[in-house]
Amino acid sequence: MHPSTQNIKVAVDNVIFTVIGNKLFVLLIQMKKKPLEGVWAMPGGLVGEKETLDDAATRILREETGVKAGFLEQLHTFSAPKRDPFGRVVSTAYMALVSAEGIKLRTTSKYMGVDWMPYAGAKKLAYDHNQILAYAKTRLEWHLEHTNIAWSLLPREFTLTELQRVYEAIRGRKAEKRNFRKMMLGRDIIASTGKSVMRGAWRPAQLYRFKSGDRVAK
Amino acid sequence: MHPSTQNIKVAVDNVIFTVIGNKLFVLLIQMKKKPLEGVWAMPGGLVGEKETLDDAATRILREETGVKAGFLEQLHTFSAPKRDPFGRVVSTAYMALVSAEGIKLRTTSKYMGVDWMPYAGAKKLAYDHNQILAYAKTRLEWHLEHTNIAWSLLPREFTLTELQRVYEAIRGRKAEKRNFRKMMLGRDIIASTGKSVMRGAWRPAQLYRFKSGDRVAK
DNA sequence: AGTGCTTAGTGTCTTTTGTACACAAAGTAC
DNA sequence: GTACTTTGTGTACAAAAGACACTAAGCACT
Repeated sequence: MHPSTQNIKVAVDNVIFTVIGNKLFVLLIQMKKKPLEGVWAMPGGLVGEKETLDDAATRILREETGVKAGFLEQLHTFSAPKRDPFGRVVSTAYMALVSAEGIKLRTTSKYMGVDWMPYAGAKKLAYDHNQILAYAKTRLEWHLEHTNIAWSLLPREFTLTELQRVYEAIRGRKAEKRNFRKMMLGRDIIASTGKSVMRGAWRPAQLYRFKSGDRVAK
Repeated sequence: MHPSTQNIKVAVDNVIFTVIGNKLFVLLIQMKKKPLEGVWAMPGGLVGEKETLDDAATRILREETGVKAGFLEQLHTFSAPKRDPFGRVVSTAYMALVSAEGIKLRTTSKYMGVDWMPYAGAKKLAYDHNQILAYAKTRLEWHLEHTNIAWSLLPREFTLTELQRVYEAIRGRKAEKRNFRKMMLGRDIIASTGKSVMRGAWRPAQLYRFKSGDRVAK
């Protein structure tokens, strides 16, 4: 092996999740580049000379959504020699979680389109992006049960029912109301704000907030 | 950013763990290259043109130990622009677990030395290798509690006490014998072989084996 | 004012899991 | 056969997770 001859590009790909209503969504872009014209993929790009991978992921996220992620974490580096038909590219996948509220997607000329797609409907993505997406989902599920990342998918204040919807969207199954509340309160990571809010023509719900925006293992 | 001008090397670094006696050890090499002469580091190297990262990690492990890892997993990719004084190198860390039994370390001319070092004594490593090592230890602890990776640190058949030593070495604290046994048997991942073996001048112990060499989440 | 509707919010029992703790069993050495 | 060392087990308690039914608070409609 001759190090000086190594010619591998280094990229990052972002799996950007949000929850809208009762469903988990992922941000996809529709490609323009020729053999993959019209195909959907996760947004990504090459890493700059003086950027860390984290920097690059943050930059790409901002380019697509204009926001800073509530949560951004490196997942895994994918390296199959033929994963990219345009040449040897090793790509590090990141997972970003954002609150859908107040996000305006930016349609750039780089892509044919940018949109939120239901996680369950994201099939036939470009490159190895289906594999990356599946990996991200698994990690997301893990975090949900073991850390407090849910805060990054919600606005600063929320009702327990809204929080429950996030859990249900990601787990893909209904939760039992009383046990869910007991579990969340028992983890000691959320606190009541004292305020309550009307979400419809019925009994108002209390607003809660996460005690810390930092990730906490249980 | 001009993709064609990107000039980043891609490497892997291996954190190779084993347990000897009651202690966790990590395989380190002593460097020859000038400004880092004599400094200890984890073995690593550039990725070949047609290799995946997994391939490269497997190759490097074999070059140092001559064995295939019982367990090999990608950990994280480190990318600080100045992490390597010789130039921009992005490195993916891998963790390998091997059974110390029957391993002959290969002293190659590439290094001043190769040796097992107690985990607790591995200070002042080259590059960002202390950070990588700490990351690997955390992951190892997680696997110990949630999967059956301990199998890759032991010979095929072992006594429960030997298994307990592995857990104690990694956790860094003693375990309670009865609870440890109940926990291990309750996970349903080990089975008695029916054989028993003398480990000294006292009551013989039963030999167990892992039911599967595959990693199993609890 | 009263009835019906919808969601918010709580208490208790059961099962499972983890933890603490003490003694009998099976070998060897002398 | 006695002393020694390790193997090997049972039980009680505490904590966490899961199942389950009812009351409370608001609005809409009459």
